[in-house]
Amino acid sequence: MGRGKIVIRRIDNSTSRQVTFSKRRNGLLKKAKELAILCDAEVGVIIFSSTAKLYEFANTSMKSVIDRYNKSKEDHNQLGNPTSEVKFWQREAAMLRQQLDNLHENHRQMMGEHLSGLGVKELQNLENQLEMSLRGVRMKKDQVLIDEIQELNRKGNLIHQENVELYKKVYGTRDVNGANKNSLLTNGLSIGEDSHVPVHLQLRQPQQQSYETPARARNLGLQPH
Amino acid sequence: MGRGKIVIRRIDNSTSRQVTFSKRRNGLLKKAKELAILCDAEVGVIIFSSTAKLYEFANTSMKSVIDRYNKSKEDHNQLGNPTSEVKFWQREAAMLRQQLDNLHENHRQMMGEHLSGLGVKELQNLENQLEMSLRGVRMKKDQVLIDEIQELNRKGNLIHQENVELYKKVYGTRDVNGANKNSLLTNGLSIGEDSHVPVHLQLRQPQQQSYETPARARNLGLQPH
DNA sequence: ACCTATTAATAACA
DNA sequence: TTGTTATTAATAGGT
Repeated sequence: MGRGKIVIRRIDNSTSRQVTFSKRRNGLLKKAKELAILCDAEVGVIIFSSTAKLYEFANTSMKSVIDRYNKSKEDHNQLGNPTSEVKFWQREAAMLRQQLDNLHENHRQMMGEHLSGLGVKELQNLENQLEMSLRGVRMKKDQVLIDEIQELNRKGNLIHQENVELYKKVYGTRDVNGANKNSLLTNGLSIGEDSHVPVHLQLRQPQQQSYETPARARNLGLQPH
Repeated sequence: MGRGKIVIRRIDNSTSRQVTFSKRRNGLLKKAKELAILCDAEVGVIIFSSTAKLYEFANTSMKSVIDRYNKSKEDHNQLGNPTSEVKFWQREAAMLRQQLDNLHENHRQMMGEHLSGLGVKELQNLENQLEMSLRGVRMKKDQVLIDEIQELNRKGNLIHQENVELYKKVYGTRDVNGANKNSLLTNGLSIGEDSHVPVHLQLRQPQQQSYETPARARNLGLQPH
């Protein structure tokens, strides 16, 4: 209910999260008050922000609510009354089973199965969710590949330097740069200047890509990590 | 946010109250969940219906929330730390002052003063509120008058009966009904049949009325209660 | 904090 | 209780 629809998941941007917290906190407290008044109920709300600040509401008093809550919970498991205990666990099991079923159905739908009961809107939502998931997965995968390539470049550079040192020991210091243009040390590996290449990976997301390990990196024959 | 606007006050109709409770309870619990997820907060909500049924939500666990709440409250009055205690009471005083000011302003507006800052909508709301209050007050006053009249009628009947008995003792049983048509006992007081008259009071609300004590009742000279 | 286009909640009704 | 729909209320994104 704002300028755009949002998905209920942790807000990454810290500022937005703070602002949303402030607004929705007030909204929740207001709703709690209204429920208490309209329906003559006893309501208690406790909120700890991510910065550990406390916000609360209770139409009577928080002590009263908590005491009543504890009492209610005690009564629920009337010791010496096996019947009510059985009922308690039956309800618990039924609730868990319900949650499990819901999750299972949801999972199937995210797997592209059991879609017959859904309307266009639900399908659109599902599609959007899947697209978002896909974007997230691709971004993560790209990042992993980028990191891997950078690591390989780093190791390649080390080996290159090492080989330069070895070359000096074998042939002395004369004509190091000139005489070895075709040696195994520089066969197409433009180390250092090449570190911007991975950026391309991030810019070509929409198309399906194989993302197989780039030949140059693969051919270095190093084990990642 | 429904087919019509409502005022936040206890819903009199029991069925509506039940339905509204059910819906708003779900709404509150949903909002609590969303706040917890979106803003990474720890939230606990406890609701007792007017029929003492318990409903709750806690993204972590209610025990965790309540423990943290108690801890937080303890910490707040760090004994031996006069500074924080001073701050606590300053905040408390500021909050009370704020509430007082708000109420004061509201009161003035309900008294028809300090209206310059209000828009048409606010004035309309104020007008509606005042009309509703007025209706309530009138209804209550009518009820009081009705009760008073009924009480007077009751006492009048008792006195009438008493006087009939006294009359019998003085004049015997002969011609009790015929000879006393003009005695002080029946001077216009149609006791018993008169109890439906107060209904008229309820039907003429919109017009301004003096509602002075009806002459017949006043002239009986009895003290109410 | 304030503003509004939008979405979400929900009052009334079935 | 559940579902539907017309409206109001909450609020996301911006300023």
